[in-house]
Amino acid sequence: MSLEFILLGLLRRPASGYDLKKFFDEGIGYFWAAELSQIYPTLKRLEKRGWVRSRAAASKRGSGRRVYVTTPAGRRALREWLRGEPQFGDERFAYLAQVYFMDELKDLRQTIRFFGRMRDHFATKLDALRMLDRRWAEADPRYPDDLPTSELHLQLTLRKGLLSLEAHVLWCDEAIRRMGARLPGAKPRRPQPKRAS
Amino acid sequence: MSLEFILLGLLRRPASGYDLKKFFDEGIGYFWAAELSQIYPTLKRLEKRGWVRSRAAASKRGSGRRVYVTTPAGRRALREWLRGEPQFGDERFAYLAQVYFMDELKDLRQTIRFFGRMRDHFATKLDALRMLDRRWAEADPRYPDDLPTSELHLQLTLRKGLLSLEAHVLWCDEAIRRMGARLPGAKPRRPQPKRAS
DNA sequence: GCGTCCATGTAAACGGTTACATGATTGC
DNA sequence: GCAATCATGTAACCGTTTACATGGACGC
Repeated sequence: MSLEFILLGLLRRPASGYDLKKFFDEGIGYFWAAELSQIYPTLKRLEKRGWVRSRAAASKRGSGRRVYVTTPAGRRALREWLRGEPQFGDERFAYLAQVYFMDELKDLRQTIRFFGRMRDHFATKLDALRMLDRRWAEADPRYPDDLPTSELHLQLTLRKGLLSLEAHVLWCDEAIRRMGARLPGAKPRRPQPKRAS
Repeated sequence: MSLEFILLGLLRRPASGYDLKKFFDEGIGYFWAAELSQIYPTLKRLEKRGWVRSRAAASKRGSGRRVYVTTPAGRRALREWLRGEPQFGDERFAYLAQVYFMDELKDLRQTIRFFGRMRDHFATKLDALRMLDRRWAEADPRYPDDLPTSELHLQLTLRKGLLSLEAHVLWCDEAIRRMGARLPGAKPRRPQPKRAS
C-alpha cells in the first residue's frame, strides 16, 4: 500500500491529517491523490504499528489538531520501500479506450474535437508545471543542476511531469493535424516517395 | 464504470469472457487491464441491462463457451460514452513518489540504480510497441496515413504509447546523466555561462 | 497419468471515493 | 447571522485483485 509509505515520507516533517491533504492537493497532486477519509484511518493504522507518533496541538481556528511525525521505525520502513523495486501499477487510460473505439461514431470531426479537449486538459496541466519550474529557477540560481541532492530528487519528479505532458500535447497536435488532412476539402498529402530499397 | 463501455466496444465482434481476457492481455494491455473474475460478472450485468446478449457455443477444448455480442441498445450507450468528456482518472505514480523521497537513502548511486531499473522497464515496453508498429507498417503499405479511418483510431492510441514511453526513457537517461555528473570523480560540469540579459 | 489450455464462475479482501456527521472560529 | 476555513472522523459503496473451486479435452 503506497499511501502508507508516502505518508511516512511526508511526515518526516510534522503535520496533521488536514495539512497532508492540502499538500496532496497543492504540492504532489501530479503523482498522488488522497482523501481525508482515507488519510485519517491510515494515520491511526501507522501509529498503531509504531511508524508514526502523534501529539495534540492547538489550531488557529476550530478545535485541536493532531500532529503526526515519522518515528525511527517508520523511517526504516520507508527506506526499505525505497530500496525495493520501482512500483509500476498497471496504468489505465479510459480516454485512450475512448479514442480506440471512436470510429463507432463515424465522424472524424467528432474525434478531432475530442482531441482538442484532451489537448486543452494536458496543456493546462503543463502550464501549471511550467509555472512551478520557472518560479523555482527564478528563486534559486543553483537551479537545476547545482541544487543540493535532496532537492534534485524533487526536481527529477517535476521534470518527469514536464516531459510527459509535453509528449501528450505533442500527440494531440500531431493527431489533430493528421486527421485534419483527411477532412474533405483538405489539401491532399504528397504521396511519400519510398526510400530506395 | 469504464470497463462496461470497453466491453461494449470490444463486443461489437462476438467473444466469450475468456476471449476478452486474452485481448486485454495481448491487445490493449497498454491502456486497460481486467481479470476474468471481473469480466464474468460484468458481462452478466450488461446482459441484464440489455446492452449485450449471449448464446451458448461449443469450445475446442473443455466444455461449452458463452459468446456475447453488443446489442443496438448497447451501441447507443457506447456512442453516448464516446460523445461525452474524455475520462481522465487521476493518475497515481508510486515510482515517482519513490524518487521524490529517495533522498532519504542519502546515496545517489542507489537513485541511479533505481533509474536504471525504471529505464529497463520502460524500454522493454517501448520495444514491444515498436515491434507492433513495425509489423503493421510492413503488412500494410497504407500505414500510417492512408489507413482507413477505423484503423487510424487504433494507430493513434499506439502512437500515444510510443511517444509517451519515449519520453519516459528520455527522462531516465537524462536523470542518470545528470546524477552521474555529481558523483565524486566525475568531470566537473562547465559552469553554464549566463546569456547576456 | 500429468500438465497445459480451454472455460466459467464465487468469495473475500483491499484501496479508494462519496456521503454523512460534528463542531469551533473568523471575517463579512 | 452566515459562509468559509480549520479540523476530525465514520459508513456505505464501488471497482479491482487475489484466492479458491470446478471440470472437460488434448498432447506428451
